[in-house]
Amino acid sequence: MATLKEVADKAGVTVTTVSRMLNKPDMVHPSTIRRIQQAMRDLDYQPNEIARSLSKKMSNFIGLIVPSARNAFFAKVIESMERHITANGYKLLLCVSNHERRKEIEYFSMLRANKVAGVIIASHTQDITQSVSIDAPIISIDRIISPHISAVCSDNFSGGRMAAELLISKGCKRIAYFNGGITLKGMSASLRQQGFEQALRQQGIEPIIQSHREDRFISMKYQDIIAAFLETHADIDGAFCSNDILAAELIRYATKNGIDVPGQLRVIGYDDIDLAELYSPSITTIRQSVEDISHFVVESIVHFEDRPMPSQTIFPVQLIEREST
Amino acid sequence: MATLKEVADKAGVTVTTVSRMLNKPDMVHPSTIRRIQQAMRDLDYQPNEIARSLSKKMSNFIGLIVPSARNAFFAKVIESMERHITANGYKLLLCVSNHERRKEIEYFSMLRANKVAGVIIASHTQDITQSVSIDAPIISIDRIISPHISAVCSDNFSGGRMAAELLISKGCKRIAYFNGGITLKGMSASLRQQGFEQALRQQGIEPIIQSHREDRFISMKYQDIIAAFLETHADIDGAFCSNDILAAELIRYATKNGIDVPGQLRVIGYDDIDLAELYSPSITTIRQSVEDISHFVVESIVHFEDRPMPSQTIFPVQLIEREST
DNA sequence: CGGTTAATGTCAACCGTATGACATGTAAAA
DNA sequence: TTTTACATGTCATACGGTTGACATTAACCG
Repeated sequence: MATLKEVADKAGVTVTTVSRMLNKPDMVHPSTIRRIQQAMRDLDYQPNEIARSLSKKMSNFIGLIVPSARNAFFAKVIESMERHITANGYKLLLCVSNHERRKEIEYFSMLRANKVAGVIIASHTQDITQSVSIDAPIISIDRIISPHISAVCSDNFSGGRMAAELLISKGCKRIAYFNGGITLKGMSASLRQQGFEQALRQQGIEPIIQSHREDRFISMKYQDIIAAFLETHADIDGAFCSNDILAAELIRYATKNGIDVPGQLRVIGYDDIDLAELYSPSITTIRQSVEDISHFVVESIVHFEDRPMPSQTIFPVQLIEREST
Repeated sequence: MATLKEVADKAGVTVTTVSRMLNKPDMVHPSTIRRIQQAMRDLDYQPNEIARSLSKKMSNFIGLIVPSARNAFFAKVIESMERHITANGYKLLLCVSNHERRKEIEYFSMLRANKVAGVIIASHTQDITQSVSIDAPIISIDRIISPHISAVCSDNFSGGRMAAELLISKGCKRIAYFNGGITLKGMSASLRQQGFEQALRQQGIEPIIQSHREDRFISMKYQDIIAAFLETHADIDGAFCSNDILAAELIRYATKNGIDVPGQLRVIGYDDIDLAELYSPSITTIRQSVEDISHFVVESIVHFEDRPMPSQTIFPVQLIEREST
């Protein structure tokens, strides 16, 4: 690969001028710029980003740590983040933690060693800054992991309320909440539950809470868990699930066991992953605006130097009504 | 951040020794190694990967270009690749091309500028090397894009045959093939179709082929396309879909229109994404061993210098029988 | 015509690590 | 005691690009 120096020689200028053109184009005469660009084309020159990063003490990478890439919600997050990261001239370093704290810490340290411009974390770990410090902005999404780390979430509390209100308005009386996993403090799902419970109680309905110890998002045992719960609560007529996959599992169980959805049981999911629309019956759900969140998060990192970063930012959610209610 | 030099000073050795310890530990005395390690701990030292990469003219990044991150099959690919890449001490640079040739070329050029150790591409573009050259191994997965680029695929031809044979063995007589998108030369899906057609014809059954011009994997118009097709082919009793999502859409349509699956219509998908098991009825499908492919591809890149790379490698597929047949 | 300004050159240091060549010192083996 | 091997130091250069300080040149203005 050609280097800056070769380009400079070919264009009859010095490396300083070429470098200036790349970094402060205003300082260079238009005709010189053209000459240099021609030389670059001739030599098929491309700046070595590694060398640039070293010199600037900062790379163009943005690290994204997610618990899973297969889970449809995070897949959506990844795709959306990638788009915004690329649109801003940065590159995505993807890290899949599989919910393991050890891995998250390793990833953090790796990202530091690579001088990333920022880290986006959708994480399990309560406060990772206790383990690894990093000289770049860190933003957590989907949950609040520490008072020192900016968090960007969607309005889970309202999401829970909206679900409750819809079920009530449809005439449900015995309403359950299905928890997709272990409830962690600060985790978005727990706010969903709180909003949901509050709205029900305001209408004099006592929520029936299902929860279990499974901490993976996709589990082969969902059917068993659902079966066990419905055995003791056969009479529920409404269910709010903390994510769409759980909702799909519930509908699947219901269909198999001759329970009509939505006739006998109305089901609401959360996230609005592609599956929700594709399922049969299609699933009513609360959509998190992953797109808005991604846009905001990436912009925040890119303009970190210029703008202050709010410690918490909340985006609205939207009820998407489909066949399952 | 501390530098090599500071560590060396603290440990009472020179940078050369420290660098040697990091790269050729055999040359350094165990007790010296301990002293240096202690100094590193004291200073919270971490090698600057950027500087390393510059010096070595090669980074630890592996680029993965996929058309989509949301699509469940590619989500599976991403997760699997990430695991193997990380396990080998490399880092994943994720690129989502959205099927756009222009983007693929940009990504390629970006990866080159970042001196990646290798590129894995699940791509649309027929032969990207015509546009961008790169001094690193390139491997295409899921399809053959050029005679000059190693390809790693699963045995799509057999997959198609297996689907055909299952439908025949279940007694289907009027069997259709649903194509998820435009058929591109060399694309894995076209081999699936060929295997499928061949197996049917060998049994004296003429396949009914559905295909359309949609080139996105997830489209809102699948229902319309299916409806149009079934209008003129209402009598089919077996269907092989080129991917699981299409199979889900077909089942959804059938369910909505009172066609019993598998009673009146048996459906087979392809890929075995999570959805296949979750759907109701669960979907019989051909599983591609994404795990094996990922493992092989990443190992090939990591050991590129040592081993020759086969121009084509094919992994077996597996029939997963579920409720939809 | 002197003064100002814009465009570029010159020079050099720096980012943090790798590495080759060669010298030195030390301890074990002959 | 001499030889040999090993461990480390010393020195210097390279990787490719950035940047600040300052000098030079030519063109423009009043």
